[in-house]
Amino acid sequence: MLLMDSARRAGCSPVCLDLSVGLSPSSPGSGPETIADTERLDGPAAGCRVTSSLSDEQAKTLEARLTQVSEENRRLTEMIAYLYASQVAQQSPDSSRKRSRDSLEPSNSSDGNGNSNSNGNTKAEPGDHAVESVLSDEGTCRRIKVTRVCTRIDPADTTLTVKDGYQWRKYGQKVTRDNPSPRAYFRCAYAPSCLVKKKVQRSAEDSSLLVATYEGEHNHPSPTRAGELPSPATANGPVPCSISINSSGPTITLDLTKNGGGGVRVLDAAEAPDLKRLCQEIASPDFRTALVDQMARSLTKDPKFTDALAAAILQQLPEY
DNA sequence: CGCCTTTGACCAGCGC
DNA sequence: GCGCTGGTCAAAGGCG
Repeated sequence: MLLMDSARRAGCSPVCLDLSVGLSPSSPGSGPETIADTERLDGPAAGCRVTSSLSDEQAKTLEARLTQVSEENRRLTEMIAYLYASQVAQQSPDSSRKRSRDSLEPSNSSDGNGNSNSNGNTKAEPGDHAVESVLSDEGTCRRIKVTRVCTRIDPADTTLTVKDGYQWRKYGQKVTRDNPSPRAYFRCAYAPSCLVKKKVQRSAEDSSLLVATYEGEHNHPSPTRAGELPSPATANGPVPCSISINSSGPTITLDLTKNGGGGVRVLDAAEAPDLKRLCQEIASPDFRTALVDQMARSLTKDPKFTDALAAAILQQLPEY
């Protein structure tokens, strides 16, 4: 989302990018459930192949560039979260004290669950994709990674399931104020040893878009990544990369994951005759330069960021 | 019978 | 203090 926003503001093109890094939002077995009219491009160690009309070299270049940009995005969000949390912790030592269900979150866990607090710093704002937050919990630092993944589904599908290769147990469902469709709450099936949670809700704007918010990081491999066949109810195989075309507008959603193998899904490709051109534009050095420029500019313009940066620097300075 | 989902109740944070 | 809201619990029921 950061990439998407930056690209838009950089004036490169009205292309929306949603990069999903580190998760496998969909899987080979989930095609019909998560994506309509999917063109599958499988192959051994295929990495990311964008379309059949792109050469392997172009695809590899695109993959490399996207991976690089995603990594930069990840590092920046991580840094911002760390700096912001440091400042919050300094300003209000009690602010991190929040309601928690301690039965499921031992305080010494390195990836406790992502209960949101009043500061909202564990919640990904709309438009964010991956936000890592750091909560200070009585002296111990707890990193909570909040990741947002968008998946296109059949609008008639009401199951609220996101196939990501992990097994989940649903523990609640709520109708929220800002969205007519209910929000489903899932806990990793390996709980309590794994405290990852996810919330799944249809987008309020586009009911065919399923938004999954992951809180925390798995401390175990994906069952499907370990070679198991996907469970029909809760999991399916990982697809490291996917590209979806938002039919409601000139929006491209890229779902990238780090695990190797798999391929790229081109969604509703018939609706995107300019896909190749767009992909080339995304992969171009100009785009990347503009993106980095825009990211830097956005960060330095944000007084919160500069304040947090100053506070962090001050913390690092020796006291005289 | 065991696992999973559903769903109403409950709890805690927050604003007024 | 009260109401609203999001998040969680846990009993009940379904399903293989």
